[in-house]
Amino acid sequence: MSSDKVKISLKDGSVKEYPRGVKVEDVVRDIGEGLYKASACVKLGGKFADFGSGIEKDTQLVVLTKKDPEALAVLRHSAAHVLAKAVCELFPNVRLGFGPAREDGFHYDIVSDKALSQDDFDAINNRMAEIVKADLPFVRKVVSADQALAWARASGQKYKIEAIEKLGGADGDEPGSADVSSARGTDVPSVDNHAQDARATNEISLYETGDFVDLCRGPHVRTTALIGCVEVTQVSGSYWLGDEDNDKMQRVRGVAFFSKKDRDDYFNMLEEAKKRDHRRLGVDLDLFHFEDDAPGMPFFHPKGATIYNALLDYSRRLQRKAGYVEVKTPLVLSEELWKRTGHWDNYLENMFFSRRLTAVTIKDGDAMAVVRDEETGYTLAKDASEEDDRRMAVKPMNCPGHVKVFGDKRRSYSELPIRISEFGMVHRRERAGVRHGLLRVQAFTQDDAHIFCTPEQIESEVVGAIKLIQKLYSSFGFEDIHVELSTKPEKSIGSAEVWERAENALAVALKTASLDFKLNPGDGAFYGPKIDFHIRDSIGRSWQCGTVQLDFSMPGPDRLDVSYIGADDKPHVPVMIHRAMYGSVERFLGILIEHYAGEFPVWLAPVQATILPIVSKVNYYAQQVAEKLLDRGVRVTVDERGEKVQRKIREAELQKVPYMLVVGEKEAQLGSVSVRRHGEGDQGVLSVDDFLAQIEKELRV
RNA sequence: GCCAGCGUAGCUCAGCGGUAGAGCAGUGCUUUCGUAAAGCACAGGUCAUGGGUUCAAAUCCCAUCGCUGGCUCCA
Repeated sequence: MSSDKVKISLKDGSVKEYPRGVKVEDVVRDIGEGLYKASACVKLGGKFADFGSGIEKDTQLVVLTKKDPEALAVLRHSAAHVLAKAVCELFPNVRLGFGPAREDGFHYDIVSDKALSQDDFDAINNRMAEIVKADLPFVRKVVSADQALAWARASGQKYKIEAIEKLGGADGDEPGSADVSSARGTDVPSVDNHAQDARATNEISLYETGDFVDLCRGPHVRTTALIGCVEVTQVSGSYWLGDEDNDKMQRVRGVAFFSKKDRDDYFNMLEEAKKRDHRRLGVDLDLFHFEDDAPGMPFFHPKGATIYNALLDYSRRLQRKAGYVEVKTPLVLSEELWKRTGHWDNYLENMFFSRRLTAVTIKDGDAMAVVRDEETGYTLAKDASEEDDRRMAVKPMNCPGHVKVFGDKRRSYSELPIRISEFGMVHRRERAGVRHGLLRVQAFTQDDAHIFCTPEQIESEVVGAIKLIQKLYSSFGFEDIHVELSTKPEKSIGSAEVWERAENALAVALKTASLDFKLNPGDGAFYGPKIDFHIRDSIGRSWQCGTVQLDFSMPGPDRLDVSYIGADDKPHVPVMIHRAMYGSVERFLGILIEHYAGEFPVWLAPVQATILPIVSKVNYYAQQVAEKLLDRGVRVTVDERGEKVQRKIREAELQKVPYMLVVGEKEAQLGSVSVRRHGEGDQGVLSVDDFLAQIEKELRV
């Protein structure tokens, strides 16, 4: 093996020899000028590299073109640099944070004296277009930490200074420090951790794009000209390193594509997603609405309530079969109770409280002054005494109620496990700005259950709960589900040992159920670790729905103090498993609306069939058919208005009613219906009985 | 809670210092009609709320509430 040559193997299996240190660019050009022109970025030995890199050892070279999905992630990151360059040129004193590629585009967090708004987008977009047109190569410069610091200081990039210090400046062995090329969260998988790279190689890289220099691990596409389309889509707030206590930054978000067509496809997709938005469909299909007077608390209309109840019915059926019993417990319980459960210390800011006001008398046309108790924040009428006002709190969780049901009588080990379920409405205060239609509300119903069992029963009960949740989800065709295991948070009750035991138990159960899961450290409930099930909505956001949580604390003597009598004739504290399947019925319904784009399967559809008489003469027949369907449990309406059938059909289609039954004089004579299926059109004539036989197959899950 | 934007008729939106507009929905009348919108007429708003600037405010300013997109947080 020659020492001044390197062997480079290519995608087609061929191997070529070049002088050691040959530049990637020259190799690609040598393979073919056409390939070079089509190339976006390259991978050496499976890792992204730059065109300017020298090749020092035998390796494999893969050239990626516009068609490679991986190249798109690189492109987006390069677009972030173009954005940064544009913003730095347009506005004074811009300090840059991180500018990663994201799942659907890219963003750059910046601090600027100017608050950016939509009015600035045109200017930024135009400048970016100029930069793209200028065909500027992305040039990688490897420097020492000191050199990088000198650059950052000279250019006043305070966040870059911080980033460099975290990177290579120190002998940095703290894990999880700054990742320079990508921010937290939704990073593209192909972008690795700069920090680790930098520590491993003790090198820091800067990228030059024309006269613009940015600290960055790379990789980048060959030149700005490869960016077919780039535009700013929105600007929002963020924090340096994602920490609320750090400096506020402006997050400028954008999208970038290789071609105009990709761009148009993307925006069309967004349009489609917008059409499925459950808030839009909630209005169009008359399912629910919100009021300023009850923020984040939905008012379900008859049609929405129908779907809602269908969901409850289904959950109820599943649970009955699985050995759950159903209870109903109070919405409002005393503050003392919430102190005992630990909610007072751990969940206070999310709770709604009651206050008692005595009658307010009218004096001089004004309501009598009320007194504000500054310490508690309570407002009381002057003549209401503290003793009068036994303070109550609206429940944010159902668990204490269920513990109370469990503890109301002597329990024997032979009764266990006891699975207590409830469609329990809870209220939780949310910080302003986080509410989102049905997906994030302040009042919601959980299909909640608490399983009281012995330590030996934990695994089988947790596995059973997981299986039930999976079965439920499969009925709706949800495939993109991911599972997380969350461990002890900062604010918590119970000892470290108890937590460890509970976390292990959940992990074992997940393994038994052979489920892949992501570990989510520090994200457990305050009383115990949890398994969460997450479902994606139509525009890719992931929402937590079902959950299984293990709790050794709340039933214990320090808290609500319940027990069962064991075989040893002594009292024991039961293990409590918290479990919800839909999670929040409201949220699940919101996801379903988007999932089905409002076109519910028949068993969920608020109106399953609507009968459309062609002339008012046959209204009597329409009513007869309706009665027959109603008797068989079909949710049916009759459109008796004096409108043309075309109009009735159009409106029924817009309301996404699965079956439209057109009836005229012919049908009235024959005892038949002309069946039209939503979205599919005319299905021909059936006798009423044949139609019933058809729809009945779809009435149940 | 933070950043940016928004709040005009039931819905979608126009008006952006000079006496509130359209389409759809609604109501009334006419039309009885075969698979995605019949015709005519009428009615509907303290322009989110409260202050301020101005001869004059839906329009400009401030505050509050709510909504939207993010950040942060969560079912």
